[in-house]
Amino acid sequence: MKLLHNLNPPQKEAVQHGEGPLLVLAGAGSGKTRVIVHRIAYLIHERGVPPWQILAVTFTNKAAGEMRERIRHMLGDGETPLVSTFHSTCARFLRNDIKSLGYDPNFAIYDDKDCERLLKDCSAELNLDEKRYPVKLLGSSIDEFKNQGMTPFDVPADSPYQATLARVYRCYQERLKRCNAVDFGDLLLLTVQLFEEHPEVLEKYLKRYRWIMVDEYQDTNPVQYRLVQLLAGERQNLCVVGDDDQSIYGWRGADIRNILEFEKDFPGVKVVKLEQNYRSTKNILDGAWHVVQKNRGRKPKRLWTDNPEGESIVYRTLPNEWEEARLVCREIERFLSEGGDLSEVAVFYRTNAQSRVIEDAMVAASVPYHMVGGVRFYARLEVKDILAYLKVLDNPADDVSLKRIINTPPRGIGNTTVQRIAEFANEKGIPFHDAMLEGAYGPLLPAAAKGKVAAFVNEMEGYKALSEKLPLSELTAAVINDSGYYARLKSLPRDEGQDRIENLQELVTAMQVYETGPGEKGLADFLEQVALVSDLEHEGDGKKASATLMTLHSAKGLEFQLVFMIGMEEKLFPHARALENPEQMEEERRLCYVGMTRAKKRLFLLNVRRRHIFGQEQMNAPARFIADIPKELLDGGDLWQRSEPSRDFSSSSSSHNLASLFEDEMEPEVADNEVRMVPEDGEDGIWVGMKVRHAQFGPGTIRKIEGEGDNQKVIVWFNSLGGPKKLLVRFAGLERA
DNA sequence: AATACGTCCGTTTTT
DNA sequence: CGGACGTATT
Repeated sequence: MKLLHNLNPPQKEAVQHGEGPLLVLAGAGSGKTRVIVHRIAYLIHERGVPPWQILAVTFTNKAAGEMRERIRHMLGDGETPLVSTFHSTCARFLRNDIKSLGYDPNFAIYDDKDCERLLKDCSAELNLDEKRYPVKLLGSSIDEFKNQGMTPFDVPADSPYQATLARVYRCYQERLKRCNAVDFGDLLLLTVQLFEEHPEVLEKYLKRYRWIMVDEYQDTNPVQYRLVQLLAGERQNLCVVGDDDQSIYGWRGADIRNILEFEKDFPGVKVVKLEQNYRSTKNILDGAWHVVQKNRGRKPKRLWTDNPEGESIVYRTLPNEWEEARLVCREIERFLSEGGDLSEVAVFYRTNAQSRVIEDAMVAASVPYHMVGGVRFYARLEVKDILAYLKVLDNPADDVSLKRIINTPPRGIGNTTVQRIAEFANEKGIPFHDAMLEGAYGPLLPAAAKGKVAAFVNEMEGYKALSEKLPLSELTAAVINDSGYYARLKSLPRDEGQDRIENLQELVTAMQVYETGPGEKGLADFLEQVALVSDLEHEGDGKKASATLMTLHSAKGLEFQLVFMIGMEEKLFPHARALENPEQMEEERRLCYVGMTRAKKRLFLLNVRRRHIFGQEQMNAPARFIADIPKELLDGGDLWQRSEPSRDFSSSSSSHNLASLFEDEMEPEVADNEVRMVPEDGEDGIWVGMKVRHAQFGPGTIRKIEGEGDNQKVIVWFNSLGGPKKLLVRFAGLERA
């Protein structure tokens, strides 16, 4: 067994640690996952621990997936330990034992949107002013309570406002239960409640899972902390791995003290520090350290590496976000031409909204890419609609899903009817579904409405019967067709309907894939996967290389040779909402550190002078983090940079005496987009950089020329639009300006 | 009851 | 700017 081969001394120490608590402080790129994987293998092979006694908990599905993969690689195909996220782990426990808390084991898992709908009902029931208590705020407050481990009865009524929140929380919780549904927070909180109120249940799990590992421990919030404590039991065979510098989930209730004070909470803990970085060049590692080092609330430490110094970190300022995106594409192409691999390329941004421009540019430049997170597939309107049918079949008490589909597609069951049923349900404290049956068969509704509701009930019973005969994918196809949903999409204008039809086809395909895969194949399991695994696994993604687009938050734990961090501007990153709060600012700083330390070889930090946000132009100063990186590590750190310095022989923009990086007053150089352009060789008549005039859009500059003859297209940057436009030369009627 | 406009509002970050 | 939602219109 080569279990200890290729491990450095502290890594070995962590791997070989036996019983009792173990804290591994693992810096970025220090081989943290490696340690966990090796440790698991070590326990199994050297200590004779049966795999099923080991539970490894992560935060994201991605991390869990990767860890599972590496464990399987190491252990072969035999029995493997349970590796899963906090939420999946809890869902699994609850499916087994939630009866003790008065729910059915087939409970639904609600996403944010579902929860909001429920909250709206509560808000109405309590006659709350939607202005003073926006549903969104209610939702986040309740989420925060749950993260803190508080039930409705734990909320202190120390102000009328708090008292109201507590009332909403209680109402909401009651409704969830009536729907036989839980939200994300419940998965954790109910599990803790289950364990605390039913020790015999906890005992069962303690007996089974004797070795607990927790990855990214710095991101645990109070409920998760409590859960870990409970699962560790008296044995305390608990190994947690984390890095306080990478704590980036404070907004989700994560308490950095959980890791800083681990030694207090678990006396006798063995502490191992992994301080050698195997991932990045010296320059990158140093630059990142200089950024994070400014934080007060951190354990002082500095990683080191044997890796070469490497290239400078590149800093560039572009005129606008389209240019920023184009620079990214150009640099990717250069990287590829040097023999680089596209799957080693990533673009990170602070907010999801930034992805769009990058996507457009990548499509234009034919750079294959895939996005992590973003608009989740299962959150799409049409997908949610169809899933709602399935959810109701699985759990008829699911009010939110039922109300969603009762008139989707339109069946002539209007708001009045729905309201009447809902009222009846509330009076009796029964699920909407039961009230609906009353509507269909009892005296509740006028004859016309009654008939329509009865027809719907009938329709659903038909699906129910089908669900017992057909595999999931076929059942779903039947629902899509028989409900009239498909016909309705067909009747929509093409640009609206086509995408949605394709999404539904993709949904059915995902089910087919799921059915041929290993493990359980029921509807309930599929729905759970949908709820907890946000991403649709695109089968092709593994095969054909593509660049990765994602938020900085989802980047944690990953690594790439070439990394772009875009939008490095004050108010965006660091985000505007962190500007006044020192603690949040420290978190932004850590986020920057996380992003930078993902890069193995080459790192770009980009920002723009003018960015369009909410359709408005905004000018922000460069992110303060840039200034924290020593100039000798940075290429371009001492100047406002033009987009293509090497090609810019026109000096008009560089002749400005450039203000200090931190001056809030930004230099507005409206026309600088024009001077940068350089004529490329040859075409007669038009060339890149040529100034033109369009009848409608006014003056602009040709950015790119594509195609030949009648099909020749140009991309022109118009001043009036502040952005590019693609035109067919044949029709555009461009004049030379 | 269903559609067609109009308005308001928003963006952190994720399970 | 664009999506979500509410109101006006038929």
